[in-house]
Amino acid sequence: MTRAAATPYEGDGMTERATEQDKYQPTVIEPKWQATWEADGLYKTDMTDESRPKHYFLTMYPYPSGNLHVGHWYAQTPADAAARYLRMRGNNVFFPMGFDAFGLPAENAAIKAARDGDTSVHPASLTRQRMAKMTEQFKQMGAMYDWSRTLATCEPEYYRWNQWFFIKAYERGLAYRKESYVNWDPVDRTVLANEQVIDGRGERSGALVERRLMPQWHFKITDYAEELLDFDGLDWPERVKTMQTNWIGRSEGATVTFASEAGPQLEVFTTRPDTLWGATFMVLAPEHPAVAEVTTDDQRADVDAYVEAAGRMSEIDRQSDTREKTGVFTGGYAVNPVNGKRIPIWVGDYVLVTYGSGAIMAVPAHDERDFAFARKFGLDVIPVVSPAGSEPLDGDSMTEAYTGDGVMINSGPFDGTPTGKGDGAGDGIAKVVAWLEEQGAGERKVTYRLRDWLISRQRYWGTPIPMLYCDQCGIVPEKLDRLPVVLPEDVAFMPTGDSPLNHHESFLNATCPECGGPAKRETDTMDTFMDSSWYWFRYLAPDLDDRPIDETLAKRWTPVDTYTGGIEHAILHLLYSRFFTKVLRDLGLVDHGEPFLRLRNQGMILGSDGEKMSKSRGNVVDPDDLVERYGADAVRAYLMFIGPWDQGGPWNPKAIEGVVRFLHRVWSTFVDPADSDAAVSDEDLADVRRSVHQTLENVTEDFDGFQFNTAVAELMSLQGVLAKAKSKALEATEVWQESRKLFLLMLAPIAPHLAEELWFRSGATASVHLEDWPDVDRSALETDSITLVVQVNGKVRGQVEVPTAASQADIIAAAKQDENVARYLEQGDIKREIVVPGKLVNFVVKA
RNA sequence: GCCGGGAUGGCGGAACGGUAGACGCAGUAGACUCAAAAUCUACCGGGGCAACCCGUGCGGGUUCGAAUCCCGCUCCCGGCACCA
Repeated sequence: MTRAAATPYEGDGMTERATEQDKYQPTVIEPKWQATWEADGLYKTDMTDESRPKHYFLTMYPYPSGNLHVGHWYAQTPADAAARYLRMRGNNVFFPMGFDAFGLPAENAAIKAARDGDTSVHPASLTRQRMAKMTEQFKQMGAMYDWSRTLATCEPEYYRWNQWFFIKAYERGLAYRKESYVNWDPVDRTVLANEQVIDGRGERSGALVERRLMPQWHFKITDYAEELLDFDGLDWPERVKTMQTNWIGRSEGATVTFASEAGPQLEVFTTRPDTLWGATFMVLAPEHPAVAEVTTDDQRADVDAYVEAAGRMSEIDRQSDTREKTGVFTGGYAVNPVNGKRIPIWVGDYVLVTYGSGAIMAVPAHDERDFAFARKFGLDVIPVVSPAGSEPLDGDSMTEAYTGDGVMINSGPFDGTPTGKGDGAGDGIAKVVAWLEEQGAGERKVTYRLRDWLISRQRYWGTPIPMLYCDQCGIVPEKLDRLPVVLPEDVAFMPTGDSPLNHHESFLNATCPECGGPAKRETDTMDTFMDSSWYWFRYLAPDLDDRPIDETLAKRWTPVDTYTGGIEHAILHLLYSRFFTKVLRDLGLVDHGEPFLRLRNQGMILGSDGEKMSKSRGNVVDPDDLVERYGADAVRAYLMFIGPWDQGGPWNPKAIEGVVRFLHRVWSTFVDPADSDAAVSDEDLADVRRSVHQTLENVTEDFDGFQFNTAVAELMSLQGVLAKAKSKALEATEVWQESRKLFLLMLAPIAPHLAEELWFRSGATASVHLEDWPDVDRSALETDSITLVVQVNGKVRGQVEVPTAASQADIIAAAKQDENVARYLEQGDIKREIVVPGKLVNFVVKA
């Protein structure tokens, strides 16, 4: 394949013609190469090619907001450079792109329009328009996306498989409907998963969430809590692993059953079974099911009022840690199973119904929260742990709980036993747990903070949950062969925001898959994180219409080798995806349980004022403008150059011009004829080669480590070296040919259009993007002589040039010759001589 | 409070325990120009005429040698947090 490489002529005078034609004009060459690459199918991955190792390189797909912003460019173009590098390294790289197309913003736009009396806006058409626009914008990045395999999650061809998985999970007991306290976002009018509530507010709307008791669909992610804590074999940032570990929140301890005098058995979870003998009261969460039963008649009014008040309180108020403890006595008593002691049962909202069993045994002497509660309400404080080597505690006079280890006291058979988990001095906990199990009073238990994934959303623009409610058969899943349950598009949006599905008769009224009688469809849709929990499998075969995943391609291409995206998904999307992959594994659909082997996060690009870009701040930078002004290559290179990719940083409108200047200099270095008549010596040639191969070595390392900023800096330096060395004589040499070739190969992942243009201009007949990454020629790095730093007592006092092969003795001798060094050596006796090969000499001198 | 990450010129940032500040921005001077822009060249942490001295958040330590390793702090960012 041969192509014309000349840029179109646009001037009209002879002088202008000569200069204009040879200028770097990104706006001319970039569309040209994009069209050529597309026509040639240059980035279409041959999924069956087994001659090279495969590499699945995935970037998080975007929500179709309507416009690409700089953040998209920052997420995508350095990732594209890394993918291109991996391709040049001999991998068969698959680099797809698609759209996370369901979600609230499009639906909210339709509702807002409906409020204004405009009923023509529909999330489906809006989303499709936006995807078309963004696809065109994506193509201007010059990224190597394989557009032959793409997807949009809002299409029935995609979401029918969400429904299919949902039913499979339901059949396995992994999807269930349960009435529970959920987070209701009053602005977005839907429930939210715990993961979507930040500081008591809806992640999207910012509204204070309310607690509501509602029947909702859940996925049983808690079944996988233990497995999700295992990151073995994953090359992921420590930060993300820590965040997920914190979120899952594993606690080891024991459950202990307390009998209440009113009847119900009250189970508590404790991480300190070694303090059981110090339990002086119990506290139930206000929502605990046994509250009414243990409450005595004379306390009932108080308890009811307290429970009702707690229910009205917002989550954020209730969880505030500055609040004083509140509670009320139920009048009921329980019996501590280890010592038969009668203890009062209280209700207090510092106990959460969602954690453990919603009830605690309170050991005020050794727990800060229980201590505060006991002091406020005048409850007993009985120390059962004595700090090693100090006076025993006194329950009446202590001013704070003692939470450290020590020796068990007042603890019946365990008096004298050192407390602890077994990793320190004592293992009282293990001993007590063993004893509890023996007595049948309790057992070892691991509790997690992680809650089941609440997947129902009371919204229209999402995957319909494929369940029906039949008067005869109860809750029934749709038959797999009747999928998809199509989301009707002929709907009217309510100004109230109420889901149109609630009012769509032909959707609502269906036949029961079991008995054929009338049944009502579930009108809740799925959380859009369902869509993104398996989409990378679907990219492999997006058109497959009889099953969700092509198992042959999945076996070869998954797990994803490299996944990149923002840190904001550290918990939500990444945890759900790990969970879902394990479910797919257990359903027998895939052969692995971890979706993403290597994870890298990019940071956030801020406005030039250092604040988050937003229209209201007026600090938004529009990538379309930048591309028009500087070219896509310049935007790419600048975003890579700005600093470490995982750090992000403010946009600097002046600094991008430095990168633009660099690209222009690259152009002129390889296009403009040399004007120097200087002769070229063998030494000059060796110097040029050394610079080129040294740069290659460094840039290779940079790409391996996702250090795009230093890769660009290296190329800037090399351009400077080449421009300085350039002469008519040098241009005639093979060294120059090689230098240009290697430079363009290294530039290709960063500035793919410019590299391609210069590649063809230098006589190539096939794309630079089909080339292999070059090897470093070690012999080019060798030198005859080397400059060493000479230190005296660790301070630099001179430099010395020695033959590369010089012996230590020769080096030391040469170093002593340096005039300045000699002055310092005279000030004392040389105690030590240290030679670091290739680096330095250090003399230790003492007077 | 617990966990993780960070602090280097005017700014963004470089630096396997071995010349701190690569590369870029900004700045200064010069060349080109009638002039400016663009471009090119040189300089560009602080102090000092200089030799040198000081300098990587703070205080110690290890080492021939520390931005880098260890101990103790300060501040900043992120996660978790009345989670029993």
